[in-house]
Amino acid sequence: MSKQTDDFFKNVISHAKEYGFVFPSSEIYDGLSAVYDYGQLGAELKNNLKAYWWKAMVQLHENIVGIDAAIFMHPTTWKASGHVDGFNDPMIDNKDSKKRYRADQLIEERIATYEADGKIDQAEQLQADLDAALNADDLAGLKSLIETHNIVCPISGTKNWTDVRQFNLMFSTQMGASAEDAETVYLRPETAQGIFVNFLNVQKSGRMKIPFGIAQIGKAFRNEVIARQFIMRMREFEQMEMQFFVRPGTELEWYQQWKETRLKWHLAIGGSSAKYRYHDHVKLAHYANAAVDIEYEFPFGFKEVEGIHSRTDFDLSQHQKYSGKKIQYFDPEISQNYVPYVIETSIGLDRLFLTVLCNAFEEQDLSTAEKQDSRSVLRFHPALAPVKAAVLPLTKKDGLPDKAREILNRLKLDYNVQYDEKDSIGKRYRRQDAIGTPFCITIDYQSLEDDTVTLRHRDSMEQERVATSDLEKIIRNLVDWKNLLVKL
RNA sequence: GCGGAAGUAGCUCAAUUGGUAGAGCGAUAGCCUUCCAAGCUAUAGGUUGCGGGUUCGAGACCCGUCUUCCGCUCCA
Repeated sequence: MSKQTDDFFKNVISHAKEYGFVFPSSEIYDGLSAVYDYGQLGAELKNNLKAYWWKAMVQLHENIVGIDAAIFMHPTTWKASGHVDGFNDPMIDNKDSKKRYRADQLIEERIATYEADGKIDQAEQLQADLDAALNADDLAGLKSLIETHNIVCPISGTKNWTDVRQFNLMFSTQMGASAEDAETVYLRPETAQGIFVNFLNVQKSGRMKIPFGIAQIGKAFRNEVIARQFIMRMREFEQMEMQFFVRPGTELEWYQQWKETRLKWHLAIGGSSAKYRYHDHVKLAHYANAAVDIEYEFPFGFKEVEGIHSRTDFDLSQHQKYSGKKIQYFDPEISQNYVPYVIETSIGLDRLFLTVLCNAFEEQDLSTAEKQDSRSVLRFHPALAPVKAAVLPLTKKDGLPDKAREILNRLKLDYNVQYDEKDSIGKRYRRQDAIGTPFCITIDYQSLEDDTVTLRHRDSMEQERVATSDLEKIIRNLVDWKNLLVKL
C-alpha cells in the first residue's frame, strides 16, 4: 500500500467515525477487536443498501422470494453442512520461525516419513495416538506427540513450539435456562443454511416452480484467525444471500447469468467498471463445481465483495441425509424427481458498505488564484444517501426559519431531511457535503415574496431557483429507486 | 498468536534534561453576514489507555496489561 492510498483509507475511516457512520464497538471500554457499530448515518446507508438489494432480487424477480431465518439453528445443521468437522483445527506456532502450522498435519507428515523409512510399526502407532488425541480433543497430547517424535519446524529446524491451540470458526453458546440440561448451539457462520433447511417449506407454501430463488439478509458470525482492515473482516457481519435452485445440468448457464447480473447491480450505483473485476476460483470448495468472486479495488488492493458459487446438490443432499427427509422436487416438464442444484450469490453487506464509502469519498481542492479552499464530499447515489435534503434558512431572523420549517415538515413525510440554521450558508453546505446529502434547499427573502427557493446540488455545487410547490416532485425524481432498478 | 510501531480534548498534534497539561480545528451559546469553509466574543471538553514501581515530583523513566495500526500464519 502506498503512502497516498494508505492516507486515503485512513481518512475514509476517520471520516466514517467523525460523521457518525461507523464506530468501534464498545469504544468507551477500549473497543472489542474486529467488531464495529453503525452510527446514525451508517445505519441509514446500510438500510438503503439492503433495500436496494432486496428490491433488485425479490421485487424485480417473480420467481425469487425472501425469508428471514433465525440465527440459532439445530446443531445437526452444522454437521450436515460440514462446518463442525471442517473448521476446528489444532494450531501450533514455532517460536523461532514465527510460522504457524496445523498440529495434525505436522504429525501426519512424520507418519509419512516413518512409512517411507520402512518403520511401519512406528507409523501405525503414531497414527493411532494421533487419532486418539484428535477424538478426545487432547491438545496437550498432540503437543507431547510432536515433542516425543522430535518433530522440528521445516523453516527454523527447531523444536521451540508454543502450546497447541484450537481454532474454532463457529461461536458456540448454550441454549436452555439451566446449566445442566443446556444444549450447545452455534451462532450461524453463514445465512445460506437457513435457506436450505427451509427449501421444502418455501417451495410448497409458495407453490414455487424450478427455477426459483430464496433470498435472505442477516447476521452471521465467524472467529477469524485475523480480522483486520476496518469493516472488511468482522467477527459479526451481515450477509445478503440468494440461493437459486435449478434443474441439474443447467447450473452452469445460470451461473453465467447470475455472474453478469450481479456485476451490473454493483455498477448501477456508480462504481467505475475499472474498479471491479472477476476472480475465478481455481481451488474449489468441497461443495462447488464453479466459483467466482466479484472483487472491488479497495485502497489496499482488490478484495472480494461478492461470491457467486455453483454449489451443486451438495447442501440439499446433505440435509436430506442427516434429516432423513426427502428433499426433492418433482419436475413436471421432464416427469422426474431430483435434488435441485444451487447457484449461490453471496454478498457481504459490510464490505459493500465499504466499497460505497470508498467510492463516494473525495477530498476536493476548490482553490482559486485568490483563495485556498477545499471540501470533503461523499458522492453517494441519491437513492442511497442517508439524508436526502437539508432545509436551510439563509438567516435565522425575519421569519425565514418559520418558512423553512414549513417546507421541512412537508418533505419529511417522504424522506429523511435535516434542518440547519447555524453558521454561514457556505459552512452549512459543506457540512451536508461531508455526509453526502445530495440536495440543499435554501430559503431567502425572495422565498417569502414569491414562494421559490434555491436548490443546490451536491456534486456540481450548482444552484437553481425552483417553486416550493415543485420541490417534492423534483427531489423524488432524483432519489427514486426506479433510477437504479431500471438499469438492471 | 508472533514481530514492529503507536496510544495526550470529538479530530490533528504540542508540552526543554523528570518541574503548573496547551494550541488549532470541531462543538455549544451569542454577535456579524442576502447563497459556498477557516471574522468576533464567551463556554464546555483531559485521573495523559489502564494498573503498579522509581522519585520531593512522572505525559515523559522501569515493569505489567489492554487496545489500535503494519507485516506473517488461516480463510467457505
